[in-house]
Amino acid sequence: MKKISDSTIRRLSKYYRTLSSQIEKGVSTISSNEIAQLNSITSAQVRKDLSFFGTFGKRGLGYNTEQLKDQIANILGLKKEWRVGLVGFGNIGRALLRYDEFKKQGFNIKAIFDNDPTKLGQQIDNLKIDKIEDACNVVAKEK
Amino acid sequence: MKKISDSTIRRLSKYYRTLSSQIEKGVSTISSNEIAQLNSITSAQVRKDLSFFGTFGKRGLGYNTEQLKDQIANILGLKKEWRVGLVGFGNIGRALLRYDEFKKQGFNIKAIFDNDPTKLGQQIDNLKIDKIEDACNVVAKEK
DNA sequence: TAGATTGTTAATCGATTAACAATC
DNA sequence: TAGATTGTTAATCGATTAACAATC
Repeated sequence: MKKISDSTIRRLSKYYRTLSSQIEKGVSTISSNEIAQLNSITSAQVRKDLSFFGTFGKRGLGYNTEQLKDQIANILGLKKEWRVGLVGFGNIGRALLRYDEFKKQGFNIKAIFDNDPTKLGQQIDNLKIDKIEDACNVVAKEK
Repeated sequence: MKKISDSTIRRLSKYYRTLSSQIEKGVSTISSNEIAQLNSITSAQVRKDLSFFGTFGKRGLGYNTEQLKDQIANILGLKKEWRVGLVGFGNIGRALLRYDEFKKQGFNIKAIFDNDPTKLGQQIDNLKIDKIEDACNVVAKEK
């Protein structure tokens, strides 16, 4: 498989948001040129980016917004469940653990790490706080 | 002034971290090749990136770590004080407001915005929570 | 069919790298 | 001076864009 550049992936994620918002507005069909204008780039760029992954449009018509959004979600792995580790359990870490949007997007926090010895071993939601040094081992075990 | 690419800026910020950690280890001089290896890139890339902003090294010797770190800090605007607005005052927003590292890095939160009507007008640390719709106006007034 | 827009090739542009004279 | 490494030019590589045949 040919190497896909970072820039392409980043743009794909922008197209995804564009499609989401157009779908909310009730738009069911969109051209590469419309997507391009909404992202201040060229339509050739949009078509090129998509072409790395397949052919999703209809010549003369453009793209079905729902379908294209769905296909980009697949490309970006947005449908998968991800088991993730949280590193740092201070105020921000705690807030992130409670941030439901992650769960909704398929990111499930399955481990917590911190370097404060007084926090080690503490139990939160079935999770025990681990030493940061252990992070690599824990992740390796999951592979 | 010639346009500097995003990639260059992103790398500069990596060099900055590399220098910080080398300085901590007591390293006082570094070559473009050493910086490159620590960042998995070529030495030509490092020298090219720096060359957009001036000449910082000594031929035959390399770069003084302290000096180069300082000069990159200037390039990246790390010495400036920044007045910033916080958008969203839920759990994460609250944690970010209390995160001292921002203040230390020169980012001073001077306004808070949220879209929850029950939060509007609340007073936190001398700051009144504003409507998100007002964010652009508030920022514009600062310019 | 005529008009529109895709998917893709070829041309262009910009970023990375190799090479080397300058010089510490 | 000899060795090392910079700063910069020129060559290479890869990403963006223009152009257009295919086709809805």
